[in-house]
Amino acid sequence: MKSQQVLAYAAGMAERKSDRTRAAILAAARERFGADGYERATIRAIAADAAIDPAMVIRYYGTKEKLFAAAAEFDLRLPDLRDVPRDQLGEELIRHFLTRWEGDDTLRALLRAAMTHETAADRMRQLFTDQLAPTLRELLVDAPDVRAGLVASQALGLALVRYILQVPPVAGLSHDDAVAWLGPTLTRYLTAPLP
Amino acid sequence: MKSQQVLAYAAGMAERKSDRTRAAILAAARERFGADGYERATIRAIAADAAIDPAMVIRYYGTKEKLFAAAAEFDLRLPDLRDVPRDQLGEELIRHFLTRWEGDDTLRALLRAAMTHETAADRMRQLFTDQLAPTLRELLVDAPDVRAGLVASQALGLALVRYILQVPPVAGLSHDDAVAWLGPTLTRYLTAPLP
DNA sequence: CGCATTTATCAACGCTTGTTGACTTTTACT
DNA sequence: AGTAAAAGTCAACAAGCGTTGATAAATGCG
Repeated sequence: MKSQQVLAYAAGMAERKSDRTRAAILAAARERFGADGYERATIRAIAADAAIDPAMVIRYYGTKEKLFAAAAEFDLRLPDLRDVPRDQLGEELIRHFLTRWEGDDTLRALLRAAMTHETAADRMRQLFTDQLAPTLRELLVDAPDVRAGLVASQALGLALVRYILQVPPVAGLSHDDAVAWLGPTLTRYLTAPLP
Repeated sequence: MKSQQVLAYAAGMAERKSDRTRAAILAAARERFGADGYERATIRAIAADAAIDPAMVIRYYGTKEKLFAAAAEFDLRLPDLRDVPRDQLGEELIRHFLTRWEGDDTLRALLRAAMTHETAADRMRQLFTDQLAPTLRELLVDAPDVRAGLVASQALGLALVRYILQVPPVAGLSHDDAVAWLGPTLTRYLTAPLP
């Protein structure tokens, strides 16, 4: 064991020289994947953004596919909804999504890439299967997965129109207005009786 | 003027030999763009689908970009909504979208390509600006464009989750169930007082 | 210092892409 | 039949891609 590692371990932070470049690569990758999608985001461009050699990207992440897998790790960080009044579930959710999405390129990268890349689409489905659906399952009794799917459709539709297509009237909506419009929709999907 | 053209003109149909291949290319292009997105849909693959030489594709459409532009022509064919009762506007709209989308690859092609290709994103915005928004503007008095944008967000979100990501609970929804769930949402977006 | 390990550089590879131009076959009219 | 136009074929190009391996520089320890 190298002494640097020992010191780092003692100090509570395992910081190597390479960790900074790893992080730089990952940040550049998220940005590029988010802006250009999977195929147009070239390793060469990502490397240029991180001000390093393209070969380094491969050296650290093995392959473009694995780099994307690392860059597309995303946690919705859903809040605890058990104490939220039933008629405010939608508002709470949509407000959370809005703040979670902005300031993090990851979801945009995932969404863009999911259109053309099967791995990304799988990740997106996992987001639904492993995070959204289980959380909502704790709150709902009948058909929780259908309700979760409906919530996803409106939430992702908003992300699509607002961040990707940037259709003016929706892209320009304030958080409060978006919550006021979409909140009741999600609440109804979660609480209305089955058709 | 060639006699074939004269005859064709007299018969009311200008059918050349090339028209069939043109159409075959366009159909194959829509299918491939819809399945793979813009960059992964190669001209070679499209040509193979149409059982034709790749050079023919260029000969007929000039460039991949122009081929896409031709393949992405799409008419929503929105019905006349002026006679529909206000509280059924959403149901009518969502049912129309569902039937319009299925059996035509064009919208899927547009949606997939719009994520990574600026031309496609422009087309998508034009769909909104030139077709959806004007139609709804005839029916609504206050903030018609915002309402149209909200309708688009839910409609496209449904297409995304159902046709592209294919999240099981939503992909498996019957038309009637989808209409029952989403109809009231769109109706509210169109008729509810501003927040 | 000397040396081993980590980190970075460079040029090149094999492959696929869109696109082109020269050429041959088919078509349809005089 | 002869011929000019249309339709189709073929091989090749330049460029860009992900990826590799040999090699150089930097780093930190004894």
